[in-house]
Amino acid sequence: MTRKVSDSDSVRRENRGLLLAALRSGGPQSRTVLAGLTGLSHASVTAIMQDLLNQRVVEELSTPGPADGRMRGRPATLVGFRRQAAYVVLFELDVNRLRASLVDYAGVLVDRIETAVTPQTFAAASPTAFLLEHLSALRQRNPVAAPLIRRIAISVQGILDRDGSGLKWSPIAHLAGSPFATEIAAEAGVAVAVHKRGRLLAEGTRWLDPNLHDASVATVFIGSTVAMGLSLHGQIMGRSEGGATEFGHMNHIPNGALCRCGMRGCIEAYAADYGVLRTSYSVPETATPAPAVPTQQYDSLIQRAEQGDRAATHGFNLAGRALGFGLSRMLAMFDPSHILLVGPGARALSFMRGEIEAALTASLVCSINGLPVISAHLDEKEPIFRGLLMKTLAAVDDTDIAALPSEVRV
Amino acid sequence: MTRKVSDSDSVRRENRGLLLAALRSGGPQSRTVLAGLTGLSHASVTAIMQDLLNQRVVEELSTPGPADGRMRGRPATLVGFRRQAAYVVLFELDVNRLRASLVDYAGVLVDRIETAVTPQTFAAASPTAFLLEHLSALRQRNPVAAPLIRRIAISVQGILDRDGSGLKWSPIAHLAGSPFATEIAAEAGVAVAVHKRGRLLAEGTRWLDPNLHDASVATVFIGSTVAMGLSLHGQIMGRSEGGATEFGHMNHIPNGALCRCGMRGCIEAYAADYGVLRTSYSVPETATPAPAVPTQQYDSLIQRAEQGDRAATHGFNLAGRALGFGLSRMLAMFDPSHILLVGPGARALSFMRGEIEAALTASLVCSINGLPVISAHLDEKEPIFRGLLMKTLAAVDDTDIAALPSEVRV
DNA sequence: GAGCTTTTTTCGAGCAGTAAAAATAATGCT
DNA sequence: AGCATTATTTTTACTGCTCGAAAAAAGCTC
Repeated sequence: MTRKVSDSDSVRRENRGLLLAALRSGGPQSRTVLAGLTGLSHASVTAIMQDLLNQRVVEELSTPGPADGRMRGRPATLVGFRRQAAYVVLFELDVNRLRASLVDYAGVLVDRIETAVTPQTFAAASPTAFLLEHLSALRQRNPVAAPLIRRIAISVQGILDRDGSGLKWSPIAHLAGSPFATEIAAEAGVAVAVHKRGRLLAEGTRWLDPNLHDASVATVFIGSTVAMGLSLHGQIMGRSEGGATEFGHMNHIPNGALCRCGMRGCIEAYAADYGVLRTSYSVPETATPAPAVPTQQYDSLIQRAEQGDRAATHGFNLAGRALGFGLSRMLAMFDPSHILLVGPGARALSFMRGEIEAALTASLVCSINGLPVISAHLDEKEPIFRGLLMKTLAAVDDTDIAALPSEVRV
Repeated sequence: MTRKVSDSDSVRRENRGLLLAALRSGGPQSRTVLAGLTGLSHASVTAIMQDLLNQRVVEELSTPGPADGRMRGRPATLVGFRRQAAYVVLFELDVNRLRASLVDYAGVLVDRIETAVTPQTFAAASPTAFLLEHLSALRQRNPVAAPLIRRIAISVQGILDRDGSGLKWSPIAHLAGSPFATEIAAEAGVAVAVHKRGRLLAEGTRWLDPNLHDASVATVFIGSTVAMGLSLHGQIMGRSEGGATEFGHMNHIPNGALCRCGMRGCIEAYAADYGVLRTSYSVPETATPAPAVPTQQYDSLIQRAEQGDRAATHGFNLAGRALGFGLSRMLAMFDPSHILLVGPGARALSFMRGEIEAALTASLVCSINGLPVISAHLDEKEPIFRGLLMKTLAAVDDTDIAALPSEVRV
């Protein structure tokens, strides 16, 4: 029985959340537009806005600019998020880089620190200490924002702890096992959320491409790892909804190629950069995977494929086959209408498409529902950041802001 | 924007639903107990109950029996569903059988008709006509209940139409393509829901075993087909949540054994009765699958395995391997804590367990989260019926009953 | 400044929920 | 029998939220 009793309090929270969400996705709006967008009555919008205004969460923006020719009637006053109402800190933790960003409540980047990460980084300093150091730096450089930081979110790769305190496994050396989320939360005094990179990709692409906003999309990252995020009818599949997708480490061929994770036959072992490289250079598939592939080397491999190099093409064909069967198996459980490839490997879609489609065609679900639309999106960094950002701001909206008690109205 | 505005009406619906759900899962209860169970105040429970009583949805049951020795204070009056408040008709449609049941609002079976189904059945009569015939029979035999039938639910195998009007594909001959749900709804004038058998299994086992009620369980049916239903934290994964699991037709081996669906390498082609039989008798795996396997023959194969027959054991080993890798691939996306095998094949778990566990052990997710608990539940019919029943009654509760307008209180 | 148009606010009604007091119905003791 | 005790159920008084309708506000045009 997870459902909870509903009362006037929950009604207020719900409707405030509705309004905040509309503001979040549509930018500053007039009250009338918001009423139409949310379905709330004008009276309610005014009342809620009055509260939000008093609580200094939103602010009235001066006239919206005269726009098109003559406009009659009372001009609308837009309301939008007050940028200084809250701040969030976002950590994007990667195999070779940490990017710490301070963002205001309107989603505008305020400050950012980037640091290189090496396999030794977390051997020398605990993940908690390393991240807290960056947090302090951001706080010191932005003393006004510092006390207003409401949430911290961390994007990682790997398998999350059940309780969200850290990672059970990660390709980033010495990161797994440390309950850094809990520790940072205790130290910083604010909520800390850990998100899988794959899932953020799904969230991010949803915000980037309006066509995909409410569609069912499987976003597949291909690069130094293989990961997937899923959204169905605009809803991101989270851990609790069953989208704990360790897609890259789904088995492709029993006892197949050796993967970085130590298992054999993972999709990643064929489709990640090191896998394609290994195949292309005819290195035995049981050879220990390269710990890191220089971007250059991977790019030049793609170039060679573009120039018709047989070995390179073959490597990507095998990658496509692994991806194709992985997707076909995924489609036995979910049925997204779109498959979106992102990351460095997305450039090589043309060499993989044939194998992917062949694998999908050989599945019952696709022979009945038809093939999903497969496309590539070359930018990879922005979707992750944007996903992390929107997810975190939405959490602030729903958890911190919507739950504020209402002011007594006179 | 799927969220809807919240108002006092939605509050009432929500809380009425809460109360009905408590009554549904806990049987007749006193108002005080219900208040504790739902978290509602006593006053609200009384008020809502007054409404439900007036609307003749529930009824007060005479004293609950003195029970244990001395009891002091005003005795509680139990309230429970009024059996005659509503009725539902449930169709369980199988490859070789149709079972039509009339059930009252308290979940008590009132009448039942069983009919054999052959591959010719739906060539001769349209699915719509065939089902409507049974509906009429039930109505005529139960004239009192007839006008009170609120919903019809149909359990099927196969791939559902996107809009729920029928099936896109089914192992039942000549069933796919007919929009029987829509047609029956139009003819009978009540809502008709079509459910996948696999998902009902998940729902049913949840109600059967209290331990599993709020756990995360993958229920796998093994018999003439292979199907799966998933529940995560007590929530059944439906089509919209991404649990459209065509697990039986997930690819196991590219270009592998021929499946009844026409594709190759499906899990079913190894793990369904015909698959095991084919392997055990060393029939080439490209041979056309037997259209139906007599229960006897399958049972005797299990018996032979129990007696140590090598060929039979081998057949089940291969089935276990297919299931194991299928489950390992599923686990890359969901992480249920329990795997429950049901159906005729569940008896053979001991011959498959080794291969299943071997396959799971070879996956990253299991090596980190540990193996899920794998067990078998031999009864198969009851979970499906129970799942169909509870799902349908819950739909009546939420859609028809909870939404009733409240009486004006004087 | 009057008239027009559109946006925003105000006001009273209605409804659902809670807390606390009152009513109810049995038991137990004198 | 009469009255205190105990526990359940109902009633009462009050709060908070949304909504519809009407009023007020704000700019533009003439």
